[in-house]
Amino acid sequence: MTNQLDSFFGAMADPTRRAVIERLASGPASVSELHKPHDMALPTFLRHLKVLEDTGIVRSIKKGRVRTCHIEAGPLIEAQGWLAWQREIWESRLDRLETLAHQISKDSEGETNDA
Amino acid sequence: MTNQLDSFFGAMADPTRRAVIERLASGPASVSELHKPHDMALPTFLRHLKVLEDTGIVRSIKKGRVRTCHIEAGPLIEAQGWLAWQREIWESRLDRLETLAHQISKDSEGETNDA
DNA sequence: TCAATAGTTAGCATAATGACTTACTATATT
DNA sequence: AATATAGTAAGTCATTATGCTAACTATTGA
Repeated sequence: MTNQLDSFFGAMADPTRRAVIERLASGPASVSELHKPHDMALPTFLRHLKVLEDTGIVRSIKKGRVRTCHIEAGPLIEAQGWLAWQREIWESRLDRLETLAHQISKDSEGETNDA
Repeated sequence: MTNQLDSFFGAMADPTRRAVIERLASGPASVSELHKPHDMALPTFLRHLKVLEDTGIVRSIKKGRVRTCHIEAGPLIEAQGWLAWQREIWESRLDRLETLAHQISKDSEGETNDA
């Protein structure tokens, strides 16, 4: 993966990792606490956690034998911004698109819609 | 990939596909138009497009030999909503987190921060 | 009708992802 | 000191993703 958004979206594309985010949004937790609800070997889960850390979405500190994880909001905000931006552009074109949709439905008797 | 968000985030995790979205946000385009700026074989590009269509982010209609693609805003809005929701939860905990951060930095002389 | 254009299908190679087990280290607890 | 707990590391394996080339179909234009 190349840039910031690549790795962020990649990280969010997995339900386990999204669940971790959802959990951490309401406060920090240890690795075992985070792991508990997931029916999956610990090492496997750790790699999901590593993906989140590598992307900068999650930070952690280890105290004694316990590692405590928490969310870092930056990437989240950035991604939300990108989506908002796209949507803004798209919405500013709504009228033109509607015109075009008319055009299309008028012109195309016998168009296909499938892949 | 299992649910709506999985496939959406998965689709957005690729720079080529995000570029297509960025292009389509400002108006519909044919397959060749979309392909042009990407240094990649057409069949390869078509598969990216298929990912976007399968996810419901892009729709298309074929008229004659030309397939015209356009954006479907639904998934975009949904994902933005999910991010906003997480952020909201997180932000409502800011005070508590700061308290906790104090706690941690007070308690931990000799913690590690690495993976 | 013949050639060019637009897109599609099929098949293959390689890399990345996600899961597992086994074995290990470091820190509490008793 | 011995045991339990919390987390890591290493290595394997199956599946999915991403890229390619070659060959093919359907439309349009000369």
